[in-house]
Amino acid sequence: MRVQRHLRYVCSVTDQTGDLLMAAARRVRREYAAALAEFGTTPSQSRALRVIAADAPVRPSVLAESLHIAPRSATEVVDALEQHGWVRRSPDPTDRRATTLAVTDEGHLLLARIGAARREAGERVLGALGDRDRRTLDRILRTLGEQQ
Amino acid sequence: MRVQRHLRYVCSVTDQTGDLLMAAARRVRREYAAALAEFGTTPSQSRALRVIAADAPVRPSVLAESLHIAPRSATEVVDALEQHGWVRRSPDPTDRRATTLAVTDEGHLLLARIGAARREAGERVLGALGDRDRRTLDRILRTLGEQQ
DNA sequence: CCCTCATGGTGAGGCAACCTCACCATCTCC
DNA sequence: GGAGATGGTGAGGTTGCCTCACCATGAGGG
Repeated sequence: MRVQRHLRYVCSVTDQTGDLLMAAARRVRREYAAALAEFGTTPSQSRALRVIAADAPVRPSVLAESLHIAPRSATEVVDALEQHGWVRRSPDPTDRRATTLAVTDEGHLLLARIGAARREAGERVLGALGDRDRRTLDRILRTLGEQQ
Repeated sequence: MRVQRHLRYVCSVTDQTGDLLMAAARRVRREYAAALAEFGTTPSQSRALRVIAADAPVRPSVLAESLHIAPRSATEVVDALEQHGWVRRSPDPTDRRATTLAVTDEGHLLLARIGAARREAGERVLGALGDRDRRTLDRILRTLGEQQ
């Protein structure tokens, strides 16, 4: 016990930081998912919608790559988004095998709401932090994100 | 475009921090899950195992509460852990309806490996950070974790 | 020019990790 | 000594992924 605590103290920093990171993120995700449920959507769908909006017109296979999921799984997400009327499939004029995806007007509307919800979720969790810490956290996470 | 960038700059901090947090955590989780797969286990199981080890002897219902899952789902995780020989179910001597859970010797061995894997996963993701940033991140996340 | 092989999307079917609902055994308490 | 709460689990459903197989189409070589 003694030893363990001592060790933890000595190499404290990297020991649990990953855990803490996951715990904090889990709370954001929980808040976020709850907000999305009120719009009748899910984290998975909203991620896809964001990517499609950012890259449109985009093919399902490329979407899959961006989301780090199998191409077959992208089909499913797109199915759901299309059924809700948030995304439209169109034939690719340059390749008759392919489909291109674009966000509909309703989809853009949803995206705006989702964005607000996401910001609010972050706000609720990060609200306890002082202004300075918040800024620092943002900067550090950004560095982390940059290195691939 | 111009406007968007400007806005982002002005209220930059809380806007995306939640996202960044989730993104960083996702990477840790990915690494961690890959390591766990080599031990023949999963994040879900390893979480449960950790809770059981920390609170043993513990009842499935209490485990469920700790993991924020339904009692019925705890039964499943425990089933899996017991099948692998990492956890043992024993009748609760004080209540013949109840069961108590404890980690076996093999379970403790796995826990040690899992702990190492978790630390390494964190290390790989956080490795890019300087010592000072790493310390700061740890501190901030800890504050975040404390406020419930 | 046509034949082979690669590629884009999707049907079929599977799996993990959750869920609710229903049920039985047991406990508690009046 | 019932009535109702509680602990665990069977049955069956949902979500978000997966692989494998398949078809239509494209692209390059002989």
